[in-house]
Amino acid sequence: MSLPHAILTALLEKPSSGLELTRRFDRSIGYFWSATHQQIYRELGKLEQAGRIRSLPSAAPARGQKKEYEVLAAGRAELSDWVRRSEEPKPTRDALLLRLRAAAVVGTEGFADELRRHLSLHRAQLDEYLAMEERQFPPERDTEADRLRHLVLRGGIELERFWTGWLTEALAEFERLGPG
Amino acid sequence: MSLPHAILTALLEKPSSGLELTRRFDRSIGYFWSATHQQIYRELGKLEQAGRIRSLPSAAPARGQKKEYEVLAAGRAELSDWVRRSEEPKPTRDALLLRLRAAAVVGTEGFADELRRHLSLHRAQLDEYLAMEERQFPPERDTEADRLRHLVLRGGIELERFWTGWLTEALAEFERLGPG
DNA sequence: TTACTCATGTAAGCAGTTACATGATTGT
DNA sequence: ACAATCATGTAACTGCTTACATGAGTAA
Repeated sequence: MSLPHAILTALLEKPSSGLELTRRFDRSIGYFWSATHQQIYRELGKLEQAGRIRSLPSAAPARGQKKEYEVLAAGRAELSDWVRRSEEPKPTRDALLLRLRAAAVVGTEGFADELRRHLSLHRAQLDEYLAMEERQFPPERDTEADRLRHLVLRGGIELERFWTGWLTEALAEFERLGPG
Repeated sequence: MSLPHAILTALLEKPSSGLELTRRFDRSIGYFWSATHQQIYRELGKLEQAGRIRSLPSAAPARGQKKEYEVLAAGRAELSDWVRRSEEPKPTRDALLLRLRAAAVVGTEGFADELRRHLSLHRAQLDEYLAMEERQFPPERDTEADRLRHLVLRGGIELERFWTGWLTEALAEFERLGPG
């Protein structure tokens, strides 16, 4: 049940409409919890019905008209609870590692290309995170909230470093196995 | 669509019944693609109907009776295709990073305990992987398939190292922020 | 005969994905 | 007038989770 909480977090950072949220998910929150606009609109409806957010009075209720939402006290309380609740980490589900294991059984022909492709995607993501780090966290920004958000970004950075490192190692192994 | 392919891989490694598969998922394949017995039985039914696997002739069709499956040529071909197909990596969805970002907004009280708990879970998983590495990949086992399966396990190991490293860093940051 | 474990399933519901629909606003 | 873009939705479907049901074999 993370999506509603991701939305509450985003709305607390800045009240927004559904489309604005969708865009912010595409380039910020979504790096850790992606969502499409369909999911977001559906969830905004549920959150409003549950009394956790409300649409700003200025907003027209018509279709095609922008509708801005803000978080109510009940929404903040719910988010605060969620952060404190203890939750089990979800078991890993990674298709690439699974496919490599399958390749060990049915053969690796053509798989090196896929590894190269993933490597370049992860390198690009890593570069993007590093650029974000420079822009968003210059040394003078150092409030408690800044340090925490920086920590989250460093999580993303180190995760991409893991992928680029492992993929590089995997490609080296493939070259040792011979051209295929 | 990874679960059917995970099952095909497991069945190629060794023909099994549903419950045996469930157990192997719990301690091997499931480290990269977890599944419950309900999922597995449902998927076995679909794979059999699609002509990708068959239950061994010896097996009684009665409820409560063990039923063993093996992969047919069509199943191997499908798995082989899947390994070669190019697939986009799924966007990351990590609840802990998301919760830390929420904590930056609503306050971190009580969150350090959760970080410590996750750290100890990841340390335990790392130890388990390292023990598996010693057992399953002694220097003399060095066929192509061994090297590939070892590479998969090293992926798991390095992923757990990322988590333990980042969580340690996060806890250090929390202590700098002051006791809470 | 009761309880426990092995083994296979059914059913309901939730979360996420994909495809499509509809209205409002702006530029040419 | 039309096309493009902004903006909000609906519907159908797939995959995963949770809770429960049922039968067979075995040991006290």
